[in-house]
Amino acid sequence: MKPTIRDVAKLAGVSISTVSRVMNAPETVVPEKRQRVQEAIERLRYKPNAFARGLIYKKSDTFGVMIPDIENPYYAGLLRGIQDAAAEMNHSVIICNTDRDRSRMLAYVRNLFEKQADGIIFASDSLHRELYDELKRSRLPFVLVSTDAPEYDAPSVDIDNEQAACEAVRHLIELGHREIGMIGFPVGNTISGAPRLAGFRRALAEAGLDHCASHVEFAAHRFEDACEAAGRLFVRAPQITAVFAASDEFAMGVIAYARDHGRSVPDQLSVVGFDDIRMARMFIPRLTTVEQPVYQIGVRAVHKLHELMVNGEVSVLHERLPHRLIVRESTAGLRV
Amino acid sequence: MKPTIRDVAKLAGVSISTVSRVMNAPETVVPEKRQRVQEAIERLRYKPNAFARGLIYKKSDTFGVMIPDIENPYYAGLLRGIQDAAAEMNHSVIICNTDRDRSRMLAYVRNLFEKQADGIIFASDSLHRELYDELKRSRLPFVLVSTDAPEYDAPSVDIDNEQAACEAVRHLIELGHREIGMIGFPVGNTISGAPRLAGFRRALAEAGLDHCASHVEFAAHRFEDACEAAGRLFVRAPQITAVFAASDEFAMGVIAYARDHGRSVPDQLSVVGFDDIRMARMFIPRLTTVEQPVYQIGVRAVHKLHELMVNGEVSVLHERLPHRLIVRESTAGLRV
DNA sequence: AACGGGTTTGAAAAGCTTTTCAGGGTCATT
DNA sequence: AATGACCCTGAAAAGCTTTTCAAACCCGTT
Repeated sequence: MKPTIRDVAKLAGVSISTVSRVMNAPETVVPEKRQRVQEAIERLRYKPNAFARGLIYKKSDTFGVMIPDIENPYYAGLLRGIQDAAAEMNHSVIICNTDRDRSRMLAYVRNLFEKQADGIIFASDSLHRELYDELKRSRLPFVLVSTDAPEYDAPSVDIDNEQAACEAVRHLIELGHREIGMIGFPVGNTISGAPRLAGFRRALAEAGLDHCASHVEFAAHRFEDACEAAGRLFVRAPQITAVFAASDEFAMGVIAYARDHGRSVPDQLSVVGFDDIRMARMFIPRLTTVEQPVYQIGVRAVHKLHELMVNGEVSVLHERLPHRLIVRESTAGLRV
Repeated sequence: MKPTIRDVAKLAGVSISTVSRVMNAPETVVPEKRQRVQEAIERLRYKPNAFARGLIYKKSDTFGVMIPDIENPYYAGLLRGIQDAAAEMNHSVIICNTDRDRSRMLAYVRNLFEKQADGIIFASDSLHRELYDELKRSRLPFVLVSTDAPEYDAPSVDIDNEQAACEAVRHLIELGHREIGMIGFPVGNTISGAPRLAGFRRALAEAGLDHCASHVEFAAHRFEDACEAAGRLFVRAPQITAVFAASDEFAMGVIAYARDHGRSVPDQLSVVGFDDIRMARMFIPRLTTVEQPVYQIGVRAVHKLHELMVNGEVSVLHERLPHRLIVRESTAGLRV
């Protein structure tokens, strides 16, 4: 059996109160006893029971992270930032892979609530009404990541997706491209769907290329979906010379499809991705893409959550971290 | 404040014992009261406090997963299997990213112990003495994944790394290659280092190619390391026409290096990887590699841990799941 | 020597649930 | 009508820690 504070007390020949004090306010007990107690703790390898503590302090030093898909490198990077920041402050993180399944999300929230998690970080899924209500009812502090949902006034950390998308497309335009397509996330379903599409349109409008605004196909989330979407896009608008992909994985899908159909990148087709996942550097050709400070986003999310837990409120509600266009090898000037 | 069982009891006009019974053995309370209690529970959205329960049942329905690097797609896949299996049985998983840092691992184990985790899944890191002792002392059930450490008699789930490596190299030999190199994990540091190297050597010996046994370079873990290692390998043995890489990420590193130095894959160099991470299908060229049933490994690990928690022992100590060579585009017959 | 102040200590309560135990009630049987 | 058997219910204990409160002690002062 695990030793309890009683065992320590007995071994040291003091009361349990004294043992407790040695751990929480050592200066209030005389050095001699303090020493004895500390030795007993060491000898028994005593560690206070988190359940009993939780009962008193009403917190578990644990929070949950809900993400759609751990295998997606973007979330993996996020998770890493989150985990590091959490470990830094001695908190544990419980991971909840939602697969974008609503009932699963709901179940996770209830479970986290029951397990007395101190808070929730909610990443990238669309926050539907029912879930939002459950979250509110549970009174669990939560912050949104890569999920700006202005209709709910929940704290969030993100980049400026519209602006970033706009810059990516501008890059293509500056290279001389005039027939540009996009592979986007489905707008209703995924949060970054709408703003990235808006950024695409804005860049087009600025350059007077509105005729391209309909050169858009949507893909669920994975590489394979993007390949198919690329196929549809090339049927719909065979003349395009450049594609803005809403994620690096999509960009790879487009490039793979293009290669399989005899169009080489970047010579005959320029492709710009989004996220700068680690793979973007490893892919051939190396991907031109928009870098998100994904690790930092994770760290900030934890700090924000912590702020929320401690103060009950947060100084800046919606936080936006800087992004950056990184030009590598998958885009090139238009050859006429 | 969160409602407690007391609030429910008061609202329903019964004692707390009755409320508890309604939740844990409903048939022992008369239907009329049962109904009233259930209504009260609904109304207050009462959920029993996990701390109090934990104090009684002495378990948290939570376990920890220690992995070296979430961003490594191999571990992400593993984690997904683990998480799904855990959710299936209503358990939570706490994630611990070790970065292969010994003191961090030790700290995680202590933390998990203190938080009353029910068990630990330990993946891929080398299990050094100190950690093993801590684990044993903590009495926490644990299972090893991709970490066969025969010197400790701990339950494990893995594939047959040596055999798999051997088959990968045989594939190269069957394609006609006679000058074969390898990029491996450092042997002491990483667990899959030694067996994969042994498999490489065995295949060479079988084919009478022992002169290749020294065509080996080691890389830490990442793509960039593999690029450098590839550079060293080509200096050491410029004549090689094929490379066995101990991971898909290494394979990509080799291919990237080769391409940057004017050797195209697979025409002038065949490369076989290991793991079949999702990216292996997306890379150009698509990677020939050894598939590990990574999701299944995660699932089995959870089941094994559960078995261990419930029975205190496990029916088969070391479990080996099947692997499979997948031939794609990064290997080709030798042109003379 | 007695008193007062401060320090140190232990007993007990609180936090929330489950479970044991005993008491109260109901019904049937004699 | 009394007894017994059985069902249902509530009080209380247990699980482990922290914290409050009061008692005990020490020292110095008058």
